Amino acid sequence: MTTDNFSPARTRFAPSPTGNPHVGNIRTAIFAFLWARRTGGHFLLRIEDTDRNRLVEGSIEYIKDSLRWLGIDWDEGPDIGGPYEPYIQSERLPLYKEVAEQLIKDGHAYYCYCTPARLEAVNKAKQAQKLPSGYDRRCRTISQPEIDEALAAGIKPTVRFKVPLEGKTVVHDLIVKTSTVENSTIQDAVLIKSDGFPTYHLAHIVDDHAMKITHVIRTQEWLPSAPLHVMIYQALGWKMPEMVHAPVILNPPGQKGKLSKRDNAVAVSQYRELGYLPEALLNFLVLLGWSYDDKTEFFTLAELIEKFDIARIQPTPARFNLDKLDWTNAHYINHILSPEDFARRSLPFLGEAGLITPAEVAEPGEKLAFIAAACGLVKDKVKTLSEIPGEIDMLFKPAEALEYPTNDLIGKNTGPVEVVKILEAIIDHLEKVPEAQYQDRDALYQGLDTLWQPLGLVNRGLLFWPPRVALSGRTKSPDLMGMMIVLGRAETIKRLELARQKLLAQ
RNA sequence: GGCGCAUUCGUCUAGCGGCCUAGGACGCAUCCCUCUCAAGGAUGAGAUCACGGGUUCGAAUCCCGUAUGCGCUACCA
Repeated sequence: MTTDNFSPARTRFAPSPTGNPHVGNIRTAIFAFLWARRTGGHFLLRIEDTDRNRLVEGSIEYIKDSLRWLGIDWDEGPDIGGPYEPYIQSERLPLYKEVAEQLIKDGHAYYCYCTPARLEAVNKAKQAQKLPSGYDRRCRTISQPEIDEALAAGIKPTVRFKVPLEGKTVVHDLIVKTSTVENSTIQDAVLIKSDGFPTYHLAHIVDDHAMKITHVIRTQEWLPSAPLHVMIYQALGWKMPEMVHAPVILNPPGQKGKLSKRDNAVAVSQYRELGYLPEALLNFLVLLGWSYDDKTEFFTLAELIEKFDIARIQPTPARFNLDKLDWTNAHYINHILSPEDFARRSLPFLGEAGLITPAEVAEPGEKLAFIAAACGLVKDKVKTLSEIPGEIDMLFKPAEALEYPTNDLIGKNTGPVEVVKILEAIIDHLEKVPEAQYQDRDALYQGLDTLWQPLGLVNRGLLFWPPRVALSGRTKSPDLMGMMIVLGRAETIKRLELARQKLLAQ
C-alpha cells in the first residue's frame, strides 16, 4: 500500500494493430499501467486502427496476449468494454467527424482538395530550393469555382488543421523539460483522411478527452507533433492532459538507431519463445529508462506498483542490453523461481525439443516427477528456459543414443586401462549400495568418494570424469550424482557398462 | 537541409550547489569455492561527469555556445 496521495490517474495503452507488439511500445505500456496502479486509477486498452492499409489480422490478440503474459491487465478495453466504449477507433468514426466539423465551423480547420500528386510536387519543389518541406496551405484560400472543379473531378477532400501562423507553442512534459516551438514551423496536419478515417492527431485527442485520460504516456517519437496536439486542444477549448514522453529504446551497443528488428528480437512473443520469463522481461524493461534508487535491481510487479514514479523516468534513450536481460532472467530462474514452477515452465520447451510428447506438455501426469528432477539439475545454471532441453536431453534418450568420442572418457586420466578400472570400480560400488543411499545425493557422493584413493588416483576429479562422460555423453554436464539418481541405478550401470565396452573395443 | 529533445564508466544508472578524491549493476579480468559447466563469494581495471565559456566562496549539478547522439519532417502511428 502506498501512503502517497496521488490523485487517481487514467492512463491508456493505444497501439495500432499492425502486428506483434514491440518491446519498446510494451515498455511504454508498462509505464502507463504502473502509473495507473500506483495512483489507484485506471488503465485502458484502446485500439488505434485508423490506418486501414497497415492492419494485420490477429494483431489485437497478439497485443492482448503480450500484455497478459507480462501480467498486465486493463480496466477498460475492446474485449471488456467500459464506460466510454467502444475502445476501437474504427467504431468511433462519427465522434471524429463531429469534432472535425466543429473545428471547421469555428475556423480552426478546412477542407483540402489537393491530390497526393500535387502534395508530392510541392514538397519536391521546396526541397529543391532547400526550404523546409511541407504543405503550402493552398486550400486555406481556395476559391469556390476551384472547389467545384475538384469535386466534379471526384476528389474526396481531407480536413486539415489551420495552424496559427504566428506565435509560439509551449509543450509541458513530465519527463522532458518544457519545449517551445515557433508555430510557423508546424504543418497544417491532416485531421480526416480522404477515406473518412481520422489521423492519429485527431483521433487520439478526441478519445483521450472522451475517455478522461489524465496522463498521455507515449514515446518521444511523438514529441515533435506534441505542439500540434497542444494547438488542437486549445482550438477545441479542452483541458490538456499531462504529457509524458518516455524515451525510445535504442539498438544494442555498436548498432545505430532505435531498436530494430533487422538484427534483434523485438517482439514480446519472440522473447517468450527464446525462454525469457515474463517477470524477468518486465523487470528488465522497466529498468531501461527508470530506476528506483541506486541499488535495487529486482522488483516484483507488486513492488513496482508500489514504487514506480513517472518523475524518475530518464529523458535519455537507453540501449537495449541483451547481457543484462540474460543476467536478469538467469537470476529469476536460479534464485527466485521455485523448483516446481521451473519444471512447469520448462514443459513447452521440452516439448518443442521433442523430449516429451505434446500430450505430456499439456498434462505430464506421472512423468512430472522425472521431468522435475531432470530440470532441477540445471536450474542453477541455465540462463533461459530454451537452454534446458540441450542441457538435459541425455536423460530422456536411451543409453544407446549417446554418441561421444571414446577419448572423451579418458580426460586427464592416464589411459584406457586405468579408465576401465575406474568404471569397473564404480559399477561394482553402485551394485552394492543400498537403495536408500543411492537415492540420497550426499550419501551417494560420499560412497563414491571413497573409491579414488584405493585406485591410486591423485584426486577425485579423475574418478568422476569417466562416469560423467559415460552418463551424459558430454564433457560438460549436470551434476554427476544428480544424473545417477534421475537415470536410476539400472540405467546408470548400463551406461557405465556401455562405456567400458567402448574402451575395451578400442 | 529544417525543427525538437538529450548528453555521468563499453552498457543501464545514483547524483537534483558543498556528503563526489563520482556510488551501484551488467559485461570484463584475477582469485576463492569445486566432480565438469554454471551459480556463489572476494578483489580489480574502467568516467579528468562530451567539449569550451560563464554564474557562484564552491558545479557532475545552474546559464550560454559548440560537438555528438536520438527523434520528427506522410491522407503511418
